[in-house]
Amino acid sequence: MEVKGLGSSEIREPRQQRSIEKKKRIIDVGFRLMCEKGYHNTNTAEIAKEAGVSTGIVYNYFTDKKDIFIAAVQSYNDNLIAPMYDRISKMDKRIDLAELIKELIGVFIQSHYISKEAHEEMLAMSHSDQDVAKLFLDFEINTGNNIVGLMKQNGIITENPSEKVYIAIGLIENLCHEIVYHKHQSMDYEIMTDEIVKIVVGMLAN
Amino acid sequence: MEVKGLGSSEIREPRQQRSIEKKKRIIDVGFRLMCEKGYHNTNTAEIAKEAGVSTGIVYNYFTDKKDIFIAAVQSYNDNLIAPMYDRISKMDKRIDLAELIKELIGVFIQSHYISKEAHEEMLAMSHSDQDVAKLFLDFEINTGNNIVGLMKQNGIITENPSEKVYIAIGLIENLCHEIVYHKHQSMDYEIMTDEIVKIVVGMLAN
Amino acid sequence: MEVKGLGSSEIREPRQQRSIEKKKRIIDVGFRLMCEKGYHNTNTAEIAKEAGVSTGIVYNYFTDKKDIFIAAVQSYNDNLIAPMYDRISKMDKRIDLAELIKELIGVFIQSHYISKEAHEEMLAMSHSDQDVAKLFLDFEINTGNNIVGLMKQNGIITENPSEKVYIAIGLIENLCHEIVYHKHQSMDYEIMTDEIVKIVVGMLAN
Amino acid sequence: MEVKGLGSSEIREPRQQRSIEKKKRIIDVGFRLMCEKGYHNTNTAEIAKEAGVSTGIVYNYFTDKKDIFIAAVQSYNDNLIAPMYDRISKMDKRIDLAELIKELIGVFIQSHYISKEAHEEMLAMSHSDQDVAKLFLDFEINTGNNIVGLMKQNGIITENPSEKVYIAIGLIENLCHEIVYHKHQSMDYEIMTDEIVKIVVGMLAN
DNA sequence: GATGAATGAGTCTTCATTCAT
DNA sequence: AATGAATGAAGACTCATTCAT
Repeated sequence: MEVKGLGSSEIREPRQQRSIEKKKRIIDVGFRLMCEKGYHNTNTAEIAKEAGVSTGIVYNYFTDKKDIFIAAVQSYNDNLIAPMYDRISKMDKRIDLAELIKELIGVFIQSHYISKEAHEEMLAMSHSDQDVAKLFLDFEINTGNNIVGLMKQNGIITENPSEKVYIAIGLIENLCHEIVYHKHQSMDYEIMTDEIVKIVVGMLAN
Repeated sequence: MEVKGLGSSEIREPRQQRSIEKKKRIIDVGFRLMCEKGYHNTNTAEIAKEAGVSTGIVYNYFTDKKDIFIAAVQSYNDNLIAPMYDRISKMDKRIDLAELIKELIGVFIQSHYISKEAHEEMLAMSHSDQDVAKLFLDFEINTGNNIVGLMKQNGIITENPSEKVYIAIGLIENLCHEIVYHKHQSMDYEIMTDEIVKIVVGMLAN
Repeated sequence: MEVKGLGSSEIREPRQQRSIEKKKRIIDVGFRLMCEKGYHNTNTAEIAKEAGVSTGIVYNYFTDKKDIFIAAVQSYNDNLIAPMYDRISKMDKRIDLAELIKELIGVFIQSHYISKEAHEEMLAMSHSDQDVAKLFLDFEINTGNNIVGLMKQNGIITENPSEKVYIAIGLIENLCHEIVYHKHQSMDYEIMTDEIVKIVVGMLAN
Repeated sequence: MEVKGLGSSEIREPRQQRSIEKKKRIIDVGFRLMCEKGYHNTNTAEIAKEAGVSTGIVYNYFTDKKDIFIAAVQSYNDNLIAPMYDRISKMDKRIDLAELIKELIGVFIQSHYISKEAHEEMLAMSHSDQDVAKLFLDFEINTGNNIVGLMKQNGIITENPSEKVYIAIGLIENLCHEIVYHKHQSMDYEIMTDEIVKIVVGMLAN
């Protein structure tokens, strides 16, 4: 409808160290606030203020508020999930499966201290936003495929690996969430962990 | 959390049939819209309009927008989840466990066609709202306890029933969500279902 | 991209007297301010304030700021231009052509005390906005056609009436603007008027 | 109207060739963009970018955005209108008046391919800005005086030359605008041109 | 002179909530 | 009880202008 300048609202990828740090700060603060208070209860002015920048500069680095959220979740993925795979892939391969799963759970828990909330925000946002829905799905598929790949590399052969990995990830995520936030006071996490390890080992044995 | 006013804006519990239906309509429409588009993308004017009432009257029945959401989720629980337990409790007790689980999954799927989105919205909202967080937790605990109770009534005895039921519910919810929304194109749901039935049966056998 | 409610942002056509007056006040104030200071230097808060309404209510009656502008120009057309045709069509038909043109100029001047600025704002806005461009063009074509029609009714027959009317309107508009704003101090308006009457009469004689 | 700062932010008149070209580029780009999209839809970052300079340097040459606009219009006047007078003054004086007017129209059209939009932007801006209003008026008066002067030099003597030239310019401008943008599909430009030539010749004959 | 990152006031628009009728 | 017009605070985003480098 309106004739708008195309040059003005261009998003710059910062090249200089100062700018890169600034962008990173915006992402980190945005991620934290959105996890703490939810996407809709976090406003751009607040993000800017806590990141120590002006409201305007935010829009040099991001097209809009949603873009901060997406960048934050991706950054989370890059900085926490990806290294997680590294650690998994470096685990001693002679270890037995139960130990492997346990270590895996330990690793998941570490990266879950923040992720579950981001995860839940994404789920909620994907109801109303296709970009987030896509991001979320890609993220999930990717995680699954990576795990399946790692399993093959580690000589763990099983029928229907995709389905089983999907089930296992779901199990472990639920467990981690419960352990991290321990909302159900009466639950015994050691029992739950053992049970889940048993399930996963049993499932992968077929 | 909120101190309700005692003055003129007190919330009335409708006594007359017409009013009761009106309140119910608001809840139903609110629930549907919030599931479809998310809490924050649903506005009260829209709810009122689709429910066929004035915007003002909404605030005779509910203190605020959040209250509609909470009522809607509770109503969902009462109208869909609770009957689910009924149906579960009426299932033929001589049936073998695997069949029982399968039926259970079928029942869950039916009520999941709407619930998962409400569930996700609740999760997201619980980040920023303690009332919702409490509601959500109560809801979960309740479901777990009910299932444990039903199991006892059906003579299913197992160690650590709470933990196992929690795990089983998580498994089944994930499965239902996947089947209902089938976002992962490559997954074979029959395989997943069989696998999960096997897991739950195995787990409860101990 | 976002799922937005369709019910919420509906524009209501006010039915009650109070509302109709309110809408009219917004249009009038908006028109005046935009003429005085230009479209871009007039903000919606100011319009609302001067119209004695809240900023929010403006958006019950208008989709956006541009809509106020368009409504204002249309209202101007309805309230000033249209009655002008009335007066023209009621002019004594036995009058000679020169007198007719003179009266016409008089009538034009009366309605030009505001219109020229609106006209110029429209011209400027039509550079960047297609809706305004369309409105403006329709407005012009309409004026021309009406005048041609009135001429026929009054028995004024000439070759190429469209072109001549277009030329005549341009002449008269320029004259009116000059007379109303008399920016060129040295101009003698009586001479200009006589000259233009002579031109139009001469042109229509062929 | 504006009090220019005497401190560090003084506007420099560029002396070096490189700088002069840079300033010229800013003016040219600014003029083009403002004509295309309107003053308010053109931002300084865009002008700078298209001119191949930094946003900061713009403010070494111009006090503010409006200053670019004014410089651009003045430059337009100097570079297009002024040469137009040259060409007019070099036209063969033995030519008859009708031919002269026709050529004049041709020359006007050439410079109108851009100017009309600038003209309209100026008109609109003069509502809110006295500097522009003044510039615009001076520009008009100047054009009129120049034409009157040229007429005298060419031996064209008439009563009330100022008024007639003003009328003639208005006529020709309208015609040019119509021919250049030909928005009224049904108009026959040849007829319009002939009619206007006839009018001007007739008017100047007295 | 030159850069372009940074500022932050300003603007349009939305919407939960209230209140006169 | 019911209406729906009205409120006004809040928020995302823009952009002319400045300034450290």
